[in-house]
This record gives sequence, structure tokens and C-alpha cells, in this order.
Amino acid sequence: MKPAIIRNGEQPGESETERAARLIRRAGARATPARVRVLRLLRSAPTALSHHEIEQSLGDLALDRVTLYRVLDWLVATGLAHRNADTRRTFRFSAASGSEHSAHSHFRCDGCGRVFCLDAAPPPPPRLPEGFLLSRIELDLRGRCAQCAGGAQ
Amino acid sequence: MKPAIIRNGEQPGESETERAARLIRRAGARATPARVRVLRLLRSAPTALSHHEIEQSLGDLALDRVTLYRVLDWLVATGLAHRNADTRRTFRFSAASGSEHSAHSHFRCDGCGRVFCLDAAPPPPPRLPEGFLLSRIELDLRGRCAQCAGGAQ
DNA sequence: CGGGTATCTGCAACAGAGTTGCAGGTACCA
DNA sequence: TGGTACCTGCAACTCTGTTGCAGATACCCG
Repeated sequence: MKPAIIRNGEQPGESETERAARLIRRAGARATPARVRVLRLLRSAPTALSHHEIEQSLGDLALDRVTLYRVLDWLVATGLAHRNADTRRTFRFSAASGSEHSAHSHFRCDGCGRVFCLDAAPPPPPRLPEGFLLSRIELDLRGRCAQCAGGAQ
Repeated sequence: MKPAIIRNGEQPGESETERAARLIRRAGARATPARVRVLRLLRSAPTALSHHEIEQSLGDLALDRVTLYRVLDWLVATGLAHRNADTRRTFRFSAASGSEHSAHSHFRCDGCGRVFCLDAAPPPPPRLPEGFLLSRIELDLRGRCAQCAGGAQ
């Protein structure tokens, strides 16, 4: 099961699973199947996923509910993933994509609640009240996604 | 306790309570003490308030938990208030301030979870994927408020 | 100013999402 | 190839918000 050892540089032929495992070890934790599967899933998802959606997507490989929460918490804590509350007040998770940590754009669908990550230009940093510390800017767009706007109205 | 009756026009001397009652009646509903108190509170609050914070603020005049939820739902439905899920995935409510409906800026504190409404310039409308409908833009700032950044680190 | 009624309120019970404690399992270091 | 610190799964719990229903009341109308 274990392939030839791969060096630290990001080799082009490295599988997504191996890449996920390496990211996890580099963060200083064990590359358990649970973590690898979840990170791999997040990295391949086009939208931010809810806990429930992740459970569904894992199918037969599904983890215990609590374990999934803990894996997600850990990913967020180490910065490998982002967490956001959606319109319906449930958390959604997305893989952190390396550099674009600090400025981000999301589209939240009022119909299905999904969150889409956009590559929109980061807005300029605004002025804040005295004493406030800024760590992250996000442009938050609300409306209806193509599916909800077109299909079922 | 009841002062002289005041006419319908927005008189400068009109109390905040009377103004709230008038807004509620104009929306086509009964100006019950519950609604008046809550709307008045939201209109005077500097930040978006959670259900719990509202309960606390009302003190002795507190309503039933469920009634408060229903009052808030109604305020949101009629457009007199906005609802937003905060960092900790609890809803926060703020009074709608007339015109500035569509573009808004919030600062969410990662420390205490509070949400502050800012008067930042509305960001320019970005390009969206085909078929997406935009209804609202919001600039979402994350970090620590003066209190959390200064006081307890 | 008082009565009738649709609208509100409060209580109780429930549902969804996330958290905590603890016993047992396992990835990884040596 | 062990040993051990770190993970996982189970059970029980908390917090936030929702639904159903019976009783109360703001407001319209006379």
C-alpha cells in the first residue's frame, strides 16, 4: 500500500491523497485516514461543504460524527481549512488555498445555502475604529446560484 | 406615564418608543409591547445583537424566549431588521437603517463574537459566474475589537 | 367607550448542530 | 517490532432555534 518514498518538494506525479497526508504531517500531526480523507475531499470540492455534506460524500468511508467534527476543528486550527457560518447558521468548511488567506470572496446562495468561493479581486483595506485589529477581509455576496435561480426559481 | 398624544409626522420630539410603535403599525401589525421594546432596543444598539443579548438587555421586561424569536422573525420578514449568522453561528439582529439596505460592512470579532456595523464605502460589484443573481453585497471584516484586542489580549 | 375577533403571547415539547468525557485503538518514533 | 502519545468512537449533554396549541389582548367598529 505504501508507495516509494516521496521527497519534500511538490512532485507533479504525487497523488492527491499523498499530498494531503504530507500537508497534515507537515502541520505536526498524524496522517490518519480520517484526516487524509477529509482534507482530500475539501481540497477537491468546488464549494464550501457542511458537516452533513462531508458525511454524505465520504459514503462508506464515513467517520463517526464526533470524529469528523474534531478533524474539521483541527484543520481549521492549523490553518489548513477555513470555517464559515452560512445563511442557515450551519458551519461550512473549505480548504485553505496557500496564499490567499487574508482576502477572500464568497457567494452565499439564499436558496440552497451553499457557499461558493470566488476569485474576485480583494477589496481595499478600509479604515477601522481605534483599537480594532484586522486579520481577514472577505467580500460576502448574497443572492441565488445558477441552479436555484434558473431551475426551481 | 403616557405623555401627550403626538401626531403622525416625524416630530423631533417624538420618543423612540413612539417612533418604533409607528414603524410597526405602518408595517401592518399590532404595536404590542413586545415588538415595540425589541425594535426600540435594536434601533439604539451600536452593534448587532444576539437573541441572548436581547433577552439580557430587556431585563425585567424580558419576553418569553419563543416570543422573542417570533418578534425577531417578524421584524426581519418586514424588513425592519436584518439577520446575520455570526462567527459562532448564532444569529445576530440589527435594525434596518432605511436606505443602506443593499451594501453594508460588518466587523466580526473573533474574540467575543460581536458584530459591528461600519460605514465603510460599499465595494464595487464584482463579476459573477453565469446565471448567478446578486441581491446584496457585504464587506466582512474579521479580527479583534478594541476591547478584546486591548483588554484580555 | 365597550365588545368581538384576528393576531399575539406563553408554555411545553421537539429538532438540528456542535461539544465534552472517557475508554479503547493505532500511527509513528525509536 | 514494541511503547506511547495521539486519535477515534460511543454516549450523553448543551445551545440555538422551531412547532403546536390554548389563552390573552390590541385594535377596529359601532
